[in-house]
Amino acid sequence: MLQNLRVIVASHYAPLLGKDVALVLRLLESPKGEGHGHLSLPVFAWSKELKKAPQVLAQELAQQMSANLPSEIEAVLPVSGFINFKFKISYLQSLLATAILARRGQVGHSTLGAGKKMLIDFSSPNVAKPMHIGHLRATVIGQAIVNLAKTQGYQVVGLNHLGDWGVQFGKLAWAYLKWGSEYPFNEKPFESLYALYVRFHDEAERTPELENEGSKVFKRLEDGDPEILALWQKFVEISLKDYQRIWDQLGVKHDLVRGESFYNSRLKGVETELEQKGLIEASDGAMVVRFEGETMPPCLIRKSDGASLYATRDLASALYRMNELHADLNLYVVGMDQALHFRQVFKVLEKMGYPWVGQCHHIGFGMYRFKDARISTRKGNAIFLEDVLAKATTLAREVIAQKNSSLPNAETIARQVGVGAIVFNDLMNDRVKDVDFDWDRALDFEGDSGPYVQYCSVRCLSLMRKYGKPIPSSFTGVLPSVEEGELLRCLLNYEDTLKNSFQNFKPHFLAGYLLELCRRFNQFYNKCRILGEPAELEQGRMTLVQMTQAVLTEGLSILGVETPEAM
RNA sequence: GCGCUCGUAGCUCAGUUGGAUAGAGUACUUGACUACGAAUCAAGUGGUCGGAGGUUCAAAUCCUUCCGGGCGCGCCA
Repeated sequence: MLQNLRVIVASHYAPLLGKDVALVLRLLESPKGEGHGHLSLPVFAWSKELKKAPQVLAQELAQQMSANLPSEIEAVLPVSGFINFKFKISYLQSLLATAILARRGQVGHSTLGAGKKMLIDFSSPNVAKPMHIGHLRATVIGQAIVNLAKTQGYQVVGLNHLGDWGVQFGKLAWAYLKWGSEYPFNEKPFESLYALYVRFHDEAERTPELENEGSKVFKRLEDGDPEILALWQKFVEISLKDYQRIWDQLGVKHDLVRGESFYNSRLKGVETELEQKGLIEASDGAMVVRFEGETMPPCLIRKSDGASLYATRDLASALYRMNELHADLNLYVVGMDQALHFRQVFKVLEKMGYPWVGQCHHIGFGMYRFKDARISTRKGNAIFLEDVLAKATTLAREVIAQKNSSLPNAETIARQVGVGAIVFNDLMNDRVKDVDFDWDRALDFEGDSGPYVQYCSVRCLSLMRKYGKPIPSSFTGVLPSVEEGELLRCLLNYEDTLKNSFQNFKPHFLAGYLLELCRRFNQFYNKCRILGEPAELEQGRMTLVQMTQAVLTEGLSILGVETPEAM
């Protein structure tokens, strides 16, 4: 969309400016304020070269340009050091019609990642522990990046790096053998599993010897004891089934489960390779990789008792993803508290001589902060993700009862609105920052929020129903008001937004864009009458409505938020 | 102590890679439903972009240095 405009300006005027087309293309930007046209070219750099005042230079250039306008451009205007290009409304209309109405389902998509494969590790909970509020970010950010990557043409493989290995399984198995019969594993398998987990840690606080028992049973698991192995498989299945219930609500589906246990057979190979490359050395009985000239502590590869560690496993996972799955891009959506770990792992891979390490990225996100004490899954005082979603749905149900009591499918819509509010609230902020978790704000359905965007889409759909006729796929008419012009200009930015949002791995670019689009639309809607206007104007405005609706649905769906038909 | 990261309106946050007069939401004050859906819109109040230097035509944005918050720093993941 906007790129089409850039190409027109750059290819038409680069010769006149005596500059490369590519350079002009890069300099052209979307003006921030209103009334500055559709594209803007700053001339400050050239004004310095030529030793001319920017205003004067812009004036001169704009004059020359005006003498030779391409057919799509209406005017070229100098404004204090910028040259602003205003395109003809008829051209913009036909451009948007082909870019939006003719591309439903893939508006703004690009082929940036065509032929490339992206792997992304996200959500990844730990077996037997319910997902809590902290998993919301890892899940929702990950899924949004999955969807963004698809809009750029990537083949995407969503990986579930399930926490399915470690001493805790010994503890869990021990607890199950001892107390398992007291819990309703048939009716409530996951609740029972979690109850065992909490109970073990409770009891272990009083009688620390239990820790040893857990370790012993874990050793049996590692040695392949069939009884324990069967239990382990059972725990994994129970957990995955429970997680999928929540993922379904959030629109999440992994393509591949590759839990920690998957890498067990590959750990030895990693160590051997590090040895062969002379990177590993002994230190206090453990094996480490040191970083000369780096302000980073050494990376621990093997414990003094011979066991492997977190870093070993992630080295194995990176090798697997890049060398065996042949990823072109390898992402880890994991909290910022693990930034050092990933810096170390990537540095080790670099020292191992793998050139693809630059394609591995830690997509970190800030932590939730709470006014009261820290949450702990062990203590059982965590805020569970399931409860958050249920609470939001309940509130949405109440709001619907109050505002629109005759709404059909109220239950489905309550879920869409409630969950949408939670998801959008998370995604609209920059992921790198810590966020204060505030129930009131997360559950606010007014102002900047998911329901605000959903409501805007519902309004569009309602208009389309009332209009009753097929809306033309191309449109004409002048669209006289400022609000229409600004809405149209906003629509032009969708394609760039998708691309930037993906390239920075920042879904909040898209969320912020959707909020702006809604604001523009609502301003237009409140200012301009649509239905009942003279046919040409009515059609023109309805086309605008339809395009807005298309972008809103597709944009929300990329963020993992559903758009109701009514609400 | 060292490293990473954040600091923008009373509060919660945007500011798309250095551009035009720093924007939203919320809260507060006020106005708009015999109206295409008021989960909306309009108007007002609210700012030394943590402080100080620097880089340049141009800095909330880049560099340096302080101050303050968060996280991390060898056998957990």
